[in-house]
Amino acid sequence: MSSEKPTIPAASNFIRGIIDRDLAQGTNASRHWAGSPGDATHQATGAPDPAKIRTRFPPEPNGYLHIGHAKSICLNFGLARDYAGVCHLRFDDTNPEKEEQEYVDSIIEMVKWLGFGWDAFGKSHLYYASNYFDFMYRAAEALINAGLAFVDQQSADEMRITRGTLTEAGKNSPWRDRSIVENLQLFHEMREGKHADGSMVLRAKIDMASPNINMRDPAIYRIKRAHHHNTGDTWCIYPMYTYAHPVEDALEQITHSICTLEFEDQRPFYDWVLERLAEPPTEAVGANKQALLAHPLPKQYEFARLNLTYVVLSKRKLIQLVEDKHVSGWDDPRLPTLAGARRRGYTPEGFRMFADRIGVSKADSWIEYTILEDCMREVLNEASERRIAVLDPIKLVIDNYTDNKTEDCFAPNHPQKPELGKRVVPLTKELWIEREDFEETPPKGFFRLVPDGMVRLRYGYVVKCTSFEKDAAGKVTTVHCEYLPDTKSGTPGADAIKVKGNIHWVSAQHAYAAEVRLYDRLFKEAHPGSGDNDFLDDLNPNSVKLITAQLEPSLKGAKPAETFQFERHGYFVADRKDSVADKPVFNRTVTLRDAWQK
RNA sequence: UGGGGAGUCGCCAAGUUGGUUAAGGCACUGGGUUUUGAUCCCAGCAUCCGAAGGUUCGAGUCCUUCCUCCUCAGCCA
Repeated sequence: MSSEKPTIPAASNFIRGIIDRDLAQGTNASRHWAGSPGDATHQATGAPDPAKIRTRFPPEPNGYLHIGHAKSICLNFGLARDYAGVCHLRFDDTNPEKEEQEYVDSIIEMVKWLGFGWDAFGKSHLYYASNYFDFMYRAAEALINAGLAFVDQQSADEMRITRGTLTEAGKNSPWRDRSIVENLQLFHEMREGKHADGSMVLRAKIDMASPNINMRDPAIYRIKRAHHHNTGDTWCIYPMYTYAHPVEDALEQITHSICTLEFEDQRPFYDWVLERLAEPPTEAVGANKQALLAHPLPKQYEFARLNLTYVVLSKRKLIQLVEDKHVSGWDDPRLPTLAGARRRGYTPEGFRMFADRIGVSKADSWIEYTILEDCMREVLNEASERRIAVLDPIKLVIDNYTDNKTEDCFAPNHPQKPELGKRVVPLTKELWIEREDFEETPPKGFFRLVPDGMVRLRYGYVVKCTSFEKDAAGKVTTVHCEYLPDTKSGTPGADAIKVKGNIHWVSAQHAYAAEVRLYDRLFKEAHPGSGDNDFLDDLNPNSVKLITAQLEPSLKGAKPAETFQFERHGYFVADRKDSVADKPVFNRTVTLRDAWQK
């Protein structure tokens, strides 16, 4: 992207340390870039790569992005941004059975939403692994020619058995010593569709006794007659991730290939593939003497994936939540999917702040969910105008106030930003106030309305409670009070009478009733499904509460996705899907912090 | 039990080639500002770096042993 410096210097982490070192030593300085991905011959025709580093975010388009992906996205795109490099968005679509265009579209949308792009140096860097199938096939032939791969006709079960165990070496496949010619022939037949799915695979020939199971002749191509979202029915054989990924990185001239910890064991094979393909073919092969890939080769680095308390991020569990209808869909505001978070009112800035705040390391860790919430509060506090909403209304009648009188009160749109101006909130004799702002028998430390007590109606007058009414069930329905005429906010002497409590209100005559959804965390346990619990048992039964609130009139015009702070409550967003003109529906994004615990 | 990783304050996380009193953030605790019990501001918060030994004038950083946790046996990614 550009060479602009980040406003706040990014925290040091081990990956930045590696990049700093590489840059200082010129590790990747000799790379050429021909303007598009390609093999050594292709790249050699290009100029020295203008990108100091290349990273990539390589999702498989088989599901929706979630908060864990946001960490990786911020990391990879952030690194590219900070180091005058480029981050490629690459779809790792090597398994047609699971992948769909719908996911591709959704992923593109969410990465953009997070604030990142892949246009740099005059090019778009949006790629598909499936566009490299030709090269991967050619590279596989090269491995066969070099005696480094063979076609195995063992069944999947046989392969599993002969692979050995964690502590015992595996056994060579009986097909391991076929001739190069025969391997080539069979591999071509695989591609031509002459063999059934599962009847054979191409395997790398490495070492069945390797202590690293991933080096025991891993499969690199399988036969799979499936329609591919990008290549259609062109292929009936598809490369495996372990083989495809290093090739993809190399073709794209990736310098730092960053993935999560579980791929550490895979790194030796990643390097094995690249090193073999960077070697010039032996004379026995003839034809092309040029190595397929050129040095310097991409390097893989691993970091710890995100674990968040009160959240599940595993694909399997998310699918279950959606399919079993525990949530309303992939964009349910309670879900940790980015689509859900966006609907909830979480912001891209908040996610980027979160990513910066949690850092990057190799230590397994659990991030407290409140860190994410705090980040959202921090950006929302800055960005959101204040409004008044009474979520659980009871009547407050000012008995000594003139009937039918309407008086203007002035409420600032943002207490720290006077330039945002004020709006008029009408005051009348009958108001709605919050049920929890009145207590007949107040707990210790309560300083809101109590019988005979005084409180300020925010932006209005100080009132004194005179009486209250209850219904048959004993619930308070109406509170009566008298106002003190000389105490109106903004008038001289308004502060003559000091009160500690300050409550919000809306005029019953002017307010309007609207649907508000109070979201809470989806799970009630910090570690859903820990021990031998079913994670579904840890679902929070009160993760959403639909209410009808009394809102100040100006809220009627809220646009979908517009955020507000409802004073003394929290941050709310007009639902991007369900809001209609003049009738927005609000989602609670996150509450305000509350030092007052009862 | 084989291989690969990780263990620094309640939660994260910096700690170059060993060198003054172990960054920072979040949380927490005090105090201040405030017509949101919000925000903001100030202050405090690890004699200690998984444990035990050792090397050294000096170790979170080097060596040895041990402990704990994560991860790998898909023709998934």
